[in-house]
Amino acid sequence: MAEFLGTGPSLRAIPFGPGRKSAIELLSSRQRSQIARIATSLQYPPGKVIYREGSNAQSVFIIANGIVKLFRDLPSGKRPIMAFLFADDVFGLGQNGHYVNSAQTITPVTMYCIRVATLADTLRHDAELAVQFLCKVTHELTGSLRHTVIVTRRDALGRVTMFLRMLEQDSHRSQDSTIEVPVSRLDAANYLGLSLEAVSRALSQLERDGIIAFEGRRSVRVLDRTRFEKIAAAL
Amino acid sequence: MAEFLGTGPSLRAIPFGPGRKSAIELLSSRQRSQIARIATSLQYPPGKVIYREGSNAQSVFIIANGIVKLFRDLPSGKRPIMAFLFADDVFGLGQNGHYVNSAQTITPVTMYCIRVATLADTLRHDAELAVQFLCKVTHELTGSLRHTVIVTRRDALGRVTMFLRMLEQDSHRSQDSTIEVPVSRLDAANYLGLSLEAVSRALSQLERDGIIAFEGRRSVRVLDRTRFEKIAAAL
DNA sequence: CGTACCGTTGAGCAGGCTCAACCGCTGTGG
DNA sequence: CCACAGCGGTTGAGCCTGCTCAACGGTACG
Repeated sequence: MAEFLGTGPSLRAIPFGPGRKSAIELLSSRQRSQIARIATSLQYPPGKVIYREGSNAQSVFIIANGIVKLFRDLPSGKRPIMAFLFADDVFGLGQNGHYVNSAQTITPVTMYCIRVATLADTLRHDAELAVQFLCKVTHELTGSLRHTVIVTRRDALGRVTMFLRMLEQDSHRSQDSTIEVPVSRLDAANYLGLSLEAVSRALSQLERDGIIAFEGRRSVRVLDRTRFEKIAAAL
Repeated sequence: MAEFLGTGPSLRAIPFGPGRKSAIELLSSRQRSQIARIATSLQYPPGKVIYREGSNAQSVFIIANGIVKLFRDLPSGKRPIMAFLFADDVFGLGQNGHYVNSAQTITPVTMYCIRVATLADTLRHDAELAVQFLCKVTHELTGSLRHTVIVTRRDALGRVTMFLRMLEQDSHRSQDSTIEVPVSRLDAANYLGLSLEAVSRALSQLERDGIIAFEGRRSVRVLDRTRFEKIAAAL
C-alpha cells in the first residue's frame, strides 16, 4: 500500500512525563511500520491546497518533509494563519466529519495520508498508539496556546521577536545563532496578526538596532542575545 | 476512592465522525465509573489557584461544575487568559512533567482530580478510552484555534461580538436569544487581548446601536440578530 | 452608612493599518 | 544581450482605533 519514505511516518512531541525538554520521536519502529501499512504517501508542489475548511474530512496527514500552513478564509478576504506545520506533525483531525480550517503547502511537501476511519479503527485496537497520538495532539494544543500568547501582544516588535524565537526553538537542529525563516513575510504577517509592512518594519528595526543581522532574506543571525530575549520576554 | 458526583466524570466534545454538529457526551457509563474509580473529587471556592505554570504536573482535572480559567503570568504583569473551561472539560495535561499555564477558579468549582501516571496507565490499557481523550483534546485544540481567530481581529467591537457568539454556542442549553456572560469584564478583556475599557465600550456601543440589550451586567439579549451576525462575521 | 470592587465614561497619545511609491531579483521573450 | 514584467520586500505619509490615565457611578457587603 505505502511506498517507504525513509524510515516511515513519525511523530515528534514532548511527552507528558518529566525529563524531556525538547521534542522526541514518539513512535516505535513497529508502530511506524504499522502506520505505514495503512497510509499512502503523497508529494505536493509548493502552494497547493491540500483541503479546504468545511470540506469532508476523509483523511489525516503526517508530514514527512516540507512545510504546511493551516489557515481560515474570512469574509473580508483576510487569511489568518493558524499554524505552520513541519516534519513529523499531524494535521487534518477535524470535527463532525469536516475540516476546521484549510491546509496548503508552502514548500514542496511529502506526507503520509491516512483515512480517518482506518486510523480511528487502528487506534481503537492499539491503546499504546492512541496514547502517542494523544500526546502529539496535546503538543499541538500547547503550540496553539503559545501562538495565542504571541498574538496577544500589541507591539509588532515583540510579536516578530517571539516569532523568531519560536522558529529557533522549533528548529530541530540547534545551530549557532542562525535562525532560518522558512516562510514569506506575508505568511509571517498572517500568522502574527500584523500587516506585512509591520513585519518588515519590525525586522528592519531589529537590524538597525544591531540585535539581528540578515544573511539573505530568509535567514537571520542573533547578534545581541540579551536584548533579543529581553524584547521577547517583555510584554 | 472517589465520592460520587452525580453520574460521575464526563467529557463533552464533537466526535470526529459526521452527523454531530454540537458537543455530546463521549463516555459510556462504564468508562465514567472507571474514571471515577481512579479519581478524587475536589471542591474549590471562587478565585482559587489550582496550579501554577511551570509547577510539577501531577494531576489532570475534569470539571464537574463551575468555571476555570487558564492563564499565563507575563513579566509585564499582564495576564492573558488562554481559555475558559466549563463542565466536562479537561485540563492539566502538561508537557515534560510541567504545567504549561496556570489554572484558577472563577466560580465555585467541583472537579475530579486524577494522577497523570494513573491516567496514562489506564489509557494504555483501554484504547477506547484513549480515543475519547484524543477526541476531547482535539476538540480543545479547535477551541484554541477559534480563540486565535477572535484575537486576530483588530477591532474591539468585532472581538467582543465574536466572544458573545462563542458563549452562546457553547452554552449547552440553547435558550431564546439570551446570552449569559459568566466572567468579569476584566477576564473577558484578558481573554480577548483588549483593555477592560475597550470591552466595556464595545458592549455599550452594541447596546446604543440597539443590537443587544443588557439584562443585568452578566446577561445579554440579542435584539438584532442580523446585524449581530454581520459584525461577528465581518473581519 | 461607609468602603471596596466592578464597571462605565472621557481626554489625549501612540502605534499599527492603509495607501502608495520604490527597490532588487528572477525569469522571459524579442 | 538587454528590456520588461512580475513578485517579494522595504520604506514613507497620514489616519484611525485601541491604550493609558483618570474621574465618576453603582452595587454588594460589612
